[in-house]
Amino acid sequence: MLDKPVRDRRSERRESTRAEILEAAWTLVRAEGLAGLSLRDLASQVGMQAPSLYTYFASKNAIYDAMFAQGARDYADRETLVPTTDDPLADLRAGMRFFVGFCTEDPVRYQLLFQRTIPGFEPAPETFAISIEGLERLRTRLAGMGLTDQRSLDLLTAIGTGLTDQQISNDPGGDRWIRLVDEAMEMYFHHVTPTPVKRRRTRA
Amino acid sequence: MLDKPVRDRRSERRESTRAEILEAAWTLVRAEGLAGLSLRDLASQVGMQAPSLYTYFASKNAIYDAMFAQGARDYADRETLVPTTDDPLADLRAGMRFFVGFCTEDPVRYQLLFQRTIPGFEPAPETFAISIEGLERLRTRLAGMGLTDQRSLDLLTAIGTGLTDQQISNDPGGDRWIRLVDEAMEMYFHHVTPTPVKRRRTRA
DNA sequence: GAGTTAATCCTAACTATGTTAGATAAACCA
DNA sequence: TGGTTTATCTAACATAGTTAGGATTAACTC
Repeated sequence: MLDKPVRDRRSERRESTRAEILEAAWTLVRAEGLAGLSLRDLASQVGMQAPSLYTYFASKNAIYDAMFAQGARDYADRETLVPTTDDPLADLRAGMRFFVGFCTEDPVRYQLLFQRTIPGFEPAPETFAISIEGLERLRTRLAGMGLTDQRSLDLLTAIGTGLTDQQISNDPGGDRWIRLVDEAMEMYFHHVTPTPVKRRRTRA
Repeated sequence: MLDKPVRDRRSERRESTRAEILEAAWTLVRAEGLAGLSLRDLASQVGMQAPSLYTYFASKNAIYDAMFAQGARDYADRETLVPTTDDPLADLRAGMRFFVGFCTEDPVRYQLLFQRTIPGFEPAPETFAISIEGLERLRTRLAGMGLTDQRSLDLLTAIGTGLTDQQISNDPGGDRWIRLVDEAMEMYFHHVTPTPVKRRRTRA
């Protein structure tokens, strides 16, 4: 009989069409807002009628889910490129610069990944797992500089999302809060690093 | 025509119905999510048909706008109740406890007031002015403790929204980030205070 | 190559949405 | 009372996401 074909033309075409749809979806969403995505618009953008999209995605939320996965994958991949040195403060700065930069360079993607604001949408467990990956790497990165307690990690994520949020909400396209990243990281570093003088430890 | 009636029964009834509609809207929105508000549901909740709501509000966004105004007014009013002492750090803590508390006690209201996430909705200028009031008071409050530069103010708002955001997104109903408020304020205070030896007194 | 099968795409239509038009009843004022 | 404004209704429109069912096309089997 025939051995397994090296290429599956159907799957290839299907995947390529899926990618094309997602590409168009990102474009539309950046123009009209995340919740403003219309399947009819999206379909016409790729030369289809709306119901034809259901050949490639089970629902509108499935499209959001695929976009979420792309964003999370992109984040995880680029996060690994942030270099680690033997200077913890420099690493903190670099890491936070990356995070805030990544988030603010595409506010709609940030809204999709980090703010859960679409009415009926929640990423599927296996999709969400991708985004866990990024957070897990942050934890190991911090552990590498001696920060292991949950409180310190939580405080850092709060600062990160806070800077990002303010930047996107109150100065979109600008850098009013991006400029504060280094200062914030120095503040944080001095806070979590025990100084030569005895540092008061906060108890729960 | 010229005699002014002491009471305007129509206006009174109208205002009362408006209030009743808004009350029902808050309830629905807390149950179904901010964007999940349906005019037909809302109308049936107050014993009307959907189009009858247009007697009281020009559009769905006008309802959001009225809710925004209620929230902003509530915030501004309660903000004035936060006491000011001659201990800047204590004031910082109290102020931030209030802010994070206010935001997390009603996430939907937070979403409406601080995250601009409803597709076509923006508060009317006169509505938005109410929320400016609150931020302006924060600025004077900080100026009272010697913080006048924009960077410090921006850093503080970032910390505030960051703590709030993480609390709502990742531990709704809990206090994982609320617990960090005091620590965060100490960190911030020590960062923005030039001389850790003696803090300046700003009382007359 | 012919026939079969599965994938793809279409039109028509269903439900739910915000909203408008127009009619009718109720409340108020002179 | 009569006249006017207000409140409410039903019917309907446009636009959503989605489903049903048929037609076309590509791939596979013999």
